[in-house]
Amino acid sequence: MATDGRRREILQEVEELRRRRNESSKQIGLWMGSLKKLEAELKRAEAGQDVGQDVAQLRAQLLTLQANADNAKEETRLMGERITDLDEELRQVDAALREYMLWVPNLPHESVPDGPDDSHNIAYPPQGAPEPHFAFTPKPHWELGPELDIIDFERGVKMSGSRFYVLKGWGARLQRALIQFFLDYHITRHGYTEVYPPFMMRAAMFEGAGQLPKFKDNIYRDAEEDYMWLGTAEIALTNMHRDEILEEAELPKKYVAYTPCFRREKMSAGRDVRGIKRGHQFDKVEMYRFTTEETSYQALAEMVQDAKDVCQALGLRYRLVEMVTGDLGFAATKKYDLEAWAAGCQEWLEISSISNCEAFQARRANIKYRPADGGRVRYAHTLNGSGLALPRVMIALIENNQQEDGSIVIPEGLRPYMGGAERIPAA
RNA sequence: GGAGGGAUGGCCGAGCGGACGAAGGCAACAGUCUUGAAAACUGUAGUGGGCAUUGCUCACCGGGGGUUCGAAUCCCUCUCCCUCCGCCA
Repeated sequence: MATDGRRREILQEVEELRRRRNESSKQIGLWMGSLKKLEAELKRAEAGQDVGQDVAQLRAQLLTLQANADNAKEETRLMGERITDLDEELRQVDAALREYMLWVPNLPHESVPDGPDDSHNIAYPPQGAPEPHFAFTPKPHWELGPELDIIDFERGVKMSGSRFYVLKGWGARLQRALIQFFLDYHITRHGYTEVYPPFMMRAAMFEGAGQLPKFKDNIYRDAEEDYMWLGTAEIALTNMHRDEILEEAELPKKYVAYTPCFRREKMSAGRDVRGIKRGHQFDKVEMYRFTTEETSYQALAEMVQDAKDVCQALGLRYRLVEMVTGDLGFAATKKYDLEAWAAGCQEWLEISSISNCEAFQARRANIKYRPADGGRVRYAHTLNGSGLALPRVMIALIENNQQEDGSIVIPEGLRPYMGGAERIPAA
């Protein structure tokens, strides 16, 4: 790349100039020191004290020294000017280079199957609960919700417009129960540390996580201040260790956070407008890991399992989907989705997305670790995965567990979080 | 929102225009002493970049600009922290 070559040229020249300036500044410093001494001696000599030399000699020395220093100053000043010019050019080149780099997506891992788009993703056989069968026609959640008075679409739209809804009564409680359930599961069984981050943060954090500049249109931001609303907790968790050097011994770091997520969904305009599948605001429990270079793919496999575990515990019917090169997104080197079957809308819904970003985010957010063997500091690898995304899990539960009498059976594991209730009662 | 004070190496803390990448202390690592440990003593120790395969060099004292031959030190600006006042869940 030409820009990079130019950058190196400037760098070398500017450093050489700096070296010379440093040298000559030191010399000037020495001269200035002697000059002061001489002046003092001259003063004393003029006052008639004996300093070993007469006034004329001292004057001559002083003048020579002064001339030397002045010459050197002038010379060095010119160097300084050249340095200032080069610095300016360097700034521009750096900015251009950085701007360019920020738009370069991550490269796929060699194991990622080739394919142009999501239609080529590899879906593995369904796991978990068997496909539910009904003696009646199961309803989609956008019918069940209002009927049971647990989802209120109209009032959501009244207050905030399309793609907003209100959860009420058992609906709101179900979501809250799921959040608790997921967090508890991951911290007690999978060893994650729970994190409650800010929900809005500076633009630089979004750059670090790879959301900016590319996905600017999908982010809500404050009109007056440099705040943006999280589209996912991943952004917060990535930047937890921004500008830090971790010790290898403290890796892997495993975090789990519940946050609401805010997305403009501009690029998906008109898609999935029905129900609660794709809103401008949704809740998610997110898993995140910082690992060494060597262990990130092992960690990816573990995180997939972590997400499967909660699906299993909720009695979902789910399947693993492996993303092809064309559907990896911007930051991931390898990515799996987990999809849950929803019997009402007859759809596989994405409830989790689990990615290894390797050093992509670490480079942007400057996250490093010191190897245990004392070697050079290296970039950490980062991984993120939903564990899980709430609305779609709600859809699957509501639709799959609906009964002929209109009630909805609550999965056993969730009941302690629902006040012991076994069902959401029919209206 | 108003008025002040501050940000220095892993931590504490000095330096406030010239040999400062930065005193001193603590912590860390290695060694001496010891049966072992502690104490004491000695030594090593930051990050990033550029050339060059023992080395040389540049940058970094919250971020960014500037003044100067020369900036941790002076000026501007931004961010953050603290104290007092006001407001507030």
